[in-house]
Amino acid sequence: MTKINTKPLSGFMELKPAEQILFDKIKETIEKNYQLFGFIPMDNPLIERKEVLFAKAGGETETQIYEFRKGDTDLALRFDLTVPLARYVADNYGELTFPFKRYQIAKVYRGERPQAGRFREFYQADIDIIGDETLDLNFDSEIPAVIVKVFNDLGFENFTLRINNRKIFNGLFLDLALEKESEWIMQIIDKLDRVGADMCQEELKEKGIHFKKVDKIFNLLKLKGTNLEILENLKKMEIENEIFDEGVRELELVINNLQSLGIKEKYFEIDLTIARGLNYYTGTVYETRLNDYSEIGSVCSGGRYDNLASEYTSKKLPGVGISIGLSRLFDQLLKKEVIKSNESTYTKILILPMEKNAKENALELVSKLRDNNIPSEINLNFDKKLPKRIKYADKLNIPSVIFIGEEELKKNKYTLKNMETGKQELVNFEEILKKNNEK
RNA sequence: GUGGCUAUGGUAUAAUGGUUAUUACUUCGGUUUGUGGUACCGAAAACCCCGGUUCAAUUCCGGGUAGCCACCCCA
Repeated sequence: MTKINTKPLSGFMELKPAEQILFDKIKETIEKNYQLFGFIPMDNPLIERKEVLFAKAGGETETQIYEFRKGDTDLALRFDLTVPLARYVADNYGELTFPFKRYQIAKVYRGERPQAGRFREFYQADIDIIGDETLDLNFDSEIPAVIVKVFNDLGFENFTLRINNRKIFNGLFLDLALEKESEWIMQIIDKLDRVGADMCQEELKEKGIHFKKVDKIFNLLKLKGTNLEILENLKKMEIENEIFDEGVRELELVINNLQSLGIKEKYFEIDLTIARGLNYYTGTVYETRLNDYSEIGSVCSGGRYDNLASEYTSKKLPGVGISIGLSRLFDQLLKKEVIKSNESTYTKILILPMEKNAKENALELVSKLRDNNIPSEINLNFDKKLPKRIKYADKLNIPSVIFIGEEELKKNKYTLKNMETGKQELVNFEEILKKNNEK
């Protein structure tokens, strides 16, 4: 027999049971908060028609899309949740209530080389707000508010949601007559954090950008201080461009709203260096980092787009959204031991009938426990010896075991054992419920 | 797409051009048929594939494949 490789493919994450429980808890926390802010769940197929995905992809992303053929249909796996959302909204336009606020926590696929914190199959936890023809700018401050709440609920204190507005740079580039070069200049600026300002400036000059223009760009990038100070300084800059002014006004409004919402200042800041590669963002952009683990990179980013579904409908559908890189976040936090998996099962009580004649009684008990919403299991492995059967509870960290044998049947009671302390006592059903509630 | 590194039981590892390939964890059985975690005894379980050099290759060389890491890009 030839040996079959039983490892999952590289870039595809598989978790151990205790890790999976932890992952699901994080996912649930995110989901609850999304619902708290009025987002509606949505699910749609992993597989789309190739033409649907490629209509919107372009450039780098196209090379990363998994494609295949079934019969004579060209298919592809979704590489994000935004494009399928666009298709969905276009398709169901008549039946949706706008602004349409939807959340989706689901897997996406990217055929690229995996590496640390980089997957081919991974979860994204998206929220988007889609408007019909228009979407008020005020919605742009809703997004950071949700994210701050989510991260707080996940137990993070030291994170920063960085906010910028693409119109600021677009306006600046128009002012400098560099709009054609804007795309690759932004790519260089995006590296600022890693390579430093000097290197970036050198590179731009080498590539033929006049030093006066480079200076002007970096005067803007170098703006430091509180959010309000940065806004004031932006207004003072000598840049004559309407789009630039609009960007500054938009950024100011978003920042003001966040303050009104009572979001703590430490959680968000204006960062003029964040550019975001994806070119469909047109206004506000977000990027979130955990400051203690900045090497992870962005764990959550998004922004405003003018027209979500222009490829699929003639309706104008502006939107704003963000995506938490759930798999990346989880993987890195687990590796760095920020979070630990300790629960191996949801089961709280294992019922262990010791002889076969206790079976009926045990089955009744397990039903009653479940009726009282206590996650319970029954172990009917009579052909195994008792120590083996108890070991099951030990391995899975089940906190309590109930023994039922001759003695218990005679007295019409149960032996409840606390697996942590090793203590056990003879109790009735009511006492089991009471003990369980105490924990 | 480009580059660097690695490949030994299920996991993590050691050694070796030559007889039975080390150790730990895990798993299974037992010491202990109404009680788990600790201890002791025992069992199962591995040299990625193809070719070359050699009397002899898990070991050296070449290729393949897979994995890890970095760049690019991104969550």
